[in-house]
Amino acid sequence: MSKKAKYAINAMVHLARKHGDGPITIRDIAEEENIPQKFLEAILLELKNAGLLSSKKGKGGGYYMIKETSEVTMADIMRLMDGPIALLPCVSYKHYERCDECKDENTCSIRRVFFEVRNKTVDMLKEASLDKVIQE
Amino acid sequence: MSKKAKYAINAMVHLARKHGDGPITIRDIAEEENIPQKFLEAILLELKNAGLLSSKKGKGGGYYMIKETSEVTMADIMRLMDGPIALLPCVSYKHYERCDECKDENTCSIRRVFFEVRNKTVDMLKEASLDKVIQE
DNA sequence: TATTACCCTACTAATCCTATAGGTAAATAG
DNA sequence: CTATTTACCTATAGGATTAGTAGGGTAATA
Repeated sequence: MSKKAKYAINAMVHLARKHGDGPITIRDIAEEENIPQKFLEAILLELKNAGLLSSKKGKGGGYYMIKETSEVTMADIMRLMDGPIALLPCVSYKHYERCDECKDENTCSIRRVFFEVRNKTVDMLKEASLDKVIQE
Repeated sequence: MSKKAKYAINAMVHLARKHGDGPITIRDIAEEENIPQKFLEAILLELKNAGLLSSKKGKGGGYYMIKETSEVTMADIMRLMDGPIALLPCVSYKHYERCDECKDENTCSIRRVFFEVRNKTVDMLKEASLDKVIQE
C-alpha cells in the first residue's frame, strides 16, 4: 500500500471520528495526522471527486463526511488511491489485465492461489468500514 | 507483486514439475515460461543463494530443486523477491518497520485491520506449497 | 474587503522496476 | 589439452512510480 493510501485512510478515519462536528480544515488534519499538507490537499480532493467527502470554502470551511461512516470501507479508499487490490492483475475484478507472459490462464497453476488471496483480502477490507474501525 | 516475484514463482513451479529429471537450463525455463533470459538468470541465482535451488555448471548443467516440493511455499518465494507481504510495514513480522507518521501504534485504529489481512494472507501463501500448486 | 480556505499546474528528487551488455569461471566431452 | 557448454558476476540504463514542493489562482464567508 502506498503512503498516499495510508494518508487517505488516516484522513478518512479522522473525519469519521469528527462526523457531525462540521467542516475540518486541511491544516488541522495534516497537523494531527502528521501528513504533508500539500500532499493531503490533493488526496482530499480526490476523495471528494469520488464522492466520499464534501467540502465547504471560506471561513469555517473544510472537509466533512458526506456518507454514513458505515458506508465507506478500507476497500473503497484503497481502490481509489492505489488501484487493484489483487496481487496479480489477472485475478483482479475491477482492474483485470492479462499477464502477457502467460500462455493459458485456464491452466495457470498459480492463478487459483492468488484468486483466493484476493477474494479473502477484499472480503476483509470490505468488512472494515470506518465505523467499525473507529469502534476500538 | 512484482514481475520478478511472478517470474520466480513460475520458474520454481516449472522446476518442481520436473523434479527428479536432473538439471534444467536457464534457457529452457526462459523459453517455456516466457521470461527474459538475463532477468531470469539473476532471479535463479537469488533463489539458489537463498537455498531454494541448486545448480550444476557445464554441459548437462542447469538448475534443480534441492528441497522437497512440499517444503517450498509461495510465501517463501515472495518474501525473497519482494520483501514484506504485509500491506503496512508496521504489521510485518519479518520486515517490521514503524510508520513514521504514526503517533501511537497501540491506539492506531487501522493497524488491527491490516494485521488481520496480513495474517490471513500469510496463512494462505504458506499453505500454497509447490506440490499443492502443481497438483491441478 | 480582508480573511480564510479550497483549487490547480507544474516541477523535482529519489527510488524501484525491468531489464540488457559483456565478460569470467567451472564443468564436461572428445 | 582444447573446445564447448553452462552457470556466474559486474555494471549500467531507461522508464515508471512515489512522494512530495513551489507558487500561485479562485471562491466563499464574516
